[in-house]
Formats: sequence, C-alpha cells, structure tokens
Amino acid sequence: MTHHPLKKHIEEIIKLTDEEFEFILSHFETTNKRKHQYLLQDGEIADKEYWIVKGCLKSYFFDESGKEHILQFGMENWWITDYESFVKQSKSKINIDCIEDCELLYITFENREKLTKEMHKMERFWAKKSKFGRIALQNRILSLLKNSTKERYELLLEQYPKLFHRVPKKLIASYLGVSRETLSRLYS
Amino acid sequence: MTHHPLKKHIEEIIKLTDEEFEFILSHFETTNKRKHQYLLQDGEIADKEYWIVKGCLKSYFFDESGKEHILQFGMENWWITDYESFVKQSKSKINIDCIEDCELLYITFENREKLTKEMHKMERFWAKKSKFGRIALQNRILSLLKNSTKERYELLLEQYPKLFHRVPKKLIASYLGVSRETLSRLYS
DNA sequence: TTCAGAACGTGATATTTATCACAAATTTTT
DNA sequence: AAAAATTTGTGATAAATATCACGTTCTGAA
Repeated sequence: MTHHPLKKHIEEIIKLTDEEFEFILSHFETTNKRKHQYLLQDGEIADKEYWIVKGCLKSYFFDESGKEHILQFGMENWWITDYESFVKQSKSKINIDCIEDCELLYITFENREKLTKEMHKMERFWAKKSKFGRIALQNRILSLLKNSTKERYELLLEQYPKLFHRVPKKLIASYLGVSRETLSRLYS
Repeated sequence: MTHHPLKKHIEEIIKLTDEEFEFILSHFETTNKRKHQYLLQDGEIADKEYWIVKGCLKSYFFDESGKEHILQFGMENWWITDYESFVKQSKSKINIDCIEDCELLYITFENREKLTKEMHKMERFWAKKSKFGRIALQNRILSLLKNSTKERYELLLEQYPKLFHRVPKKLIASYLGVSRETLSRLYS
C-alpha cells in the first residue's frame, strides 16, 4: 500500500506518512467500468470525483445542432468529474464516458468535504490542484486565441503523444474545435 | 470602514467581523493609475494581485504576428493579475494595462501567503475564489467550442452590457477571438 | 478650437474551415 | 471468419472569417 499510485500522485504536492495515506484512501472507493459505459450524464449532479488508475475517458457535451465537443480527456493519474457540477452540486451540462475499459478510484462530494475538514493537508492539496487546474484552463484559452488549428494540433501531439494511439482522430478534432475532415487534411 | 466595498465583496463568500476585516485590509495597499499606464508587463513576475475599486483594465498578450489578444477585462469589484505568474511566481506572458483611470487595492504575494496562513477564513476565501475562477474559465472554453462568433458576442453583451460603453470594439473583437471587421459586420 | 490619432464601417478579395458525399481501411461484434 | 459498425481520407462546394484598403467619425491633447 505504501507504493499506491495515488499516494505517489498526492505526494507530488504534499508529503504524507503511510498512516495519513491510509486515512485518505479510506475515503475512496474503487470501481471498474467498461468501454462505452458512462460515469456522468448531463442533467445529473456530479457527486463523485474520479481518479483514473487505468484507462481513458472523455468529458463532452452537445451543441444545439447535435455536434459533440470534447472538453477534456482523462488518462492514468488524472482526475475527472464535471468540476462545476461537483463544486456547486448543480446539474451537469456534460457527459463523461469511458473510451477504454477503466479502473477508477472515486471520492464522493460528502467524503471530500469531510476529508477537507479533517485534514488540513488535503485542504491544501485540493486548493493547489484547483490553482493548477485554473492555470491549465487559462493556457488552453490562450492557445485557442493565439494558435492556429495546425499549431494547436501540434502542441497537443507534443504534450500528449499517447493520446493519439488511444482515441479516434474525430475526438481529437472535437477537442481542438475543428471538423474531423479539416484535421485529417492538416497532416496529409 | 465597516462598509468598505472590499468587505462587502469578501462577505459574498465568507462573513467577517469588523476586526477581521481591518486585519485583512492591513495586508493591502492602495494605488492609483492613469489610463494607458500598466500594472504588469510580460517578462516580469506578477508579485501583486489587484482588486479594482474603480476603473477598467485589460490583460492581454501578443502572438508572433504581433496581434493583440485579450485574455480578460477587469472592472469594479474584480480581481486582476496574471494568475499563473502570481501563483507560480514565474515570468509572466501577459500584460495588464489601464483602459481608464483606475483606483486599485493590491496585496503582494508575500502578504497573501502570510494572510492565508494567519487566517483560515482567508484560505477558504481564496480557495473558493480559485474554484469559481476555474469554473468561469471552463465555461469560456465551452463557449469557444460551442458557440458561433455571433452567439459569443451576444452572450458577452448580455453578461457585461457596461463593457460596451467603456472599451473600444476592437478590444471586444480581440476578446472574442475575431477580427474587428468581422465583429463590426455582425451587428450592422 | 484645431489637429492628429484612434475608432469604426464597409467594399473587394483571399484564406480558412465546414459541410456533404462516398469509398477504402480498420475495428468491433457476432 | 464473416458481418456490421466505425474510422479515415479526400473531392467538390458553400460558408465564415481574415486581410487589405480607404473614407468617415469620434476623441483627446495642444
């Protein structure tokens, strides 16, 4: 248990004793999902935040014309939920589906609140995670404003090369905000 | 002092006694800037977070071709800084300028760290502010992916009608990510 | 008040991207 | 292994947007 991947992940931000980690882990549950199964559907309230042990997921939504837009991919060691719905405990606008079979840990909203109060280290961990999440989103906006489609494609390829072996190109296109045809022509 | 606008602002999230607010305020400084003056230049480290008492500002950056892109506008009761640079104390990629004469309060990075440690209420205030900031950015990405230029223009107009009297249309265009000519043709 | 610069609208044209259509290749399911 | 569904590439065309150009209006500073 000392070498649990979640411990390693948390320790990138905050050092923990084994006992502290055991205590944290006791607030989580495990679940497995198969490809095409969902974790969250729009209209529901996101009452869980998932940590991905193994697998690949997408969070996405549809516009009025029925086109799918990818908000975020999730892979090993990433967290995934609808952040707005989870934080506000409001109805979600997004869906989360498994792109591959997935092995997941999750913490419920209640347990996260509880753990935040019980353990100041975890309050700091989540505060820091929120800060970094905000920075990542800010940089994605910067990139959407500044970079051409081709540049955004190349940056994504550079940053997450694994993604391109695991998810269909049409989902990459949807993440970048272009049609799959346009994306296809970018590298042909 | 009891009715200080910053007190009112913080109390939208956390209730404070007058003494607590006095203590918080003692960590801030006041400054005034004139139109066209800057608060932050790219390459500098953002060592202050500003709270806007009065005035209007823009945070922006340039792409390789020299085109200006607006990341954020700031008006009364908003916070402004380069969040990434401030949090990481790293070199900023963005600039912040006054669009109007401005009356500002600011807290330095050191004082904010200090205040966070000294006063758990403020740790919670900033954590919550960070969460909401992240949610706002997520929604802006959703909108960039989902909505047409015209829709984004209308949403902005609806959400911040004041903005349109205060800032030139070319800056609105730059915020929306289109050329000023295209924006001009959207409503003519 | 005048003058210079900025803001704004608009035409003409080029570029980028979306959309529709279809066939080939690949993957998944039975 | 065969059948079905999905993914992918690509041509033709339409739509959206950028770019360049120029004249008018507005605004702020001398």
